[in-house]
Amino acid sequence: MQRKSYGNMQCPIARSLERVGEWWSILILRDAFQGLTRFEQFQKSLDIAPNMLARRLGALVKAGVLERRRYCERPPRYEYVLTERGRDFRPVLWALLAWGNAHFAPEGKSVVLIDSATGAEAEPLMVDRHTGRPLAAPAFRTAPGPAADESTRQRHSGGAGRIP
Amino acid sequence: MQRKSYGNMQCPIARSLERVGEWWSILILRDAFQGLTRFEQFQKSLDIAPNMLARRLGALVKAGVLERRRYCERPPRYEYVLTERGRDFRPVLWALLAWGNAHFAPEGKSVVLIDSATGAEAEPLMVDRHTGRPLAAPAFRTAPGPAADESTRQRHSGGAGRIP
DNA sequence: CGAGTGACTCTCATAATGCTAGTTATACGG
DNA sequence: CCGTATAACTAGCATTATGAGAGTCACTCG
Repeated sequence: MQRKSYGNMQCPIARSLERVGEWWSILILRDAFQGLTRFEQFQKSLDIAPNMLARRLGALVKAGVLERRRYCERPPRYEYVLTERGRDFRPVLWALLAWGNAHFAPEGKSVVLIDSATGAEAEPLMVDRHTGRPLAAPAFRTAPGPAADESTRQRHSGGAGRIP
Repeated sequence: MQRKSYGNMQCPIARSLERVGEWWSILILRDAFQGLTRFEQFQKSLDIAPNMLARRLGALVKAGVLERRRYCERPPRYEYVLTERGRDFRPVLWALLAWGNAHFAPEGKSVVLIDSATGAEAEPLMVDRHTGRPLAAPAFRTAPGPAADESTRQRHSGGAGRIP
């Protein structure tokens, strides 16, 4: 049977999920952003079986999101650090954090974003880098880009209904 | 064995992933934002087996992200529409889109965000809603919130290293 | 030499994924 | 009235991924 791959889709969301869409991957990245680097640290933090952790770390390394580095020659010890590609993933984590806080924290927020300088709570908001305007529908929407093929163009050719 | 659940974790990212972290779920939401509502539309768009689609739609409905509505009495026909909780998921999709475009589109972008008014391409950026400052490390970081318990507090008590 | 540490691999059970075919409820054309 | 079409699914079964737990390897330290 084999799990179907999104990899050959043109959609950038599908391409992203191909790399981080499996169970555990995103939580591993979350912990990497918290500063964890070693196998044992991830294992303790996530309470994950070591074989699963090894598979996921391997996949994230292959995807270029993490880098495996030897930090000790003898005995051989390795650490996993975010690459630039991995560090660019942060907005996704913050969007997930905001969504979780807004909808799945009935007892109140257990993790928040804060301004390191003032300690004030920050509220993530997506804006257009150029105009600074909040990215809300229907003022902003997706459209085929320069590399879009016919099928991608058709997805965006409307007719599907109102975009909420 | 059973797939381990993130549901009992306090972390809002884990809570979010508990709802949308499975294979296909996020792509279904992506299509819902594109305006698709009917079972058959999702099936064609995603090329997914009908039983898998039924399971995922059911899970998303149970999570309160989609709503199942009868849009035709006779014959009985249903549609799936985003709830407010579902519409709030949009920033996550846009963050994934931006990440995919930046890192996994070697032949160029096939999908972009545009300003509906001007047609200009938009570039998503996360800022603090209050101060308008870009949410970048290390100026912003996560911290335990009011509902944090001891284990959550320990995660954030530093000592794990520098946050990249 | 024996215990300890860190980073894994191996084996095996079970659950999730996925293909294909079939079902239900109804409309429509002849 | 009968056959075909459409939409939205379910059922049965193969294959794969996930996960628990134990074991391995390469050392260091006392």
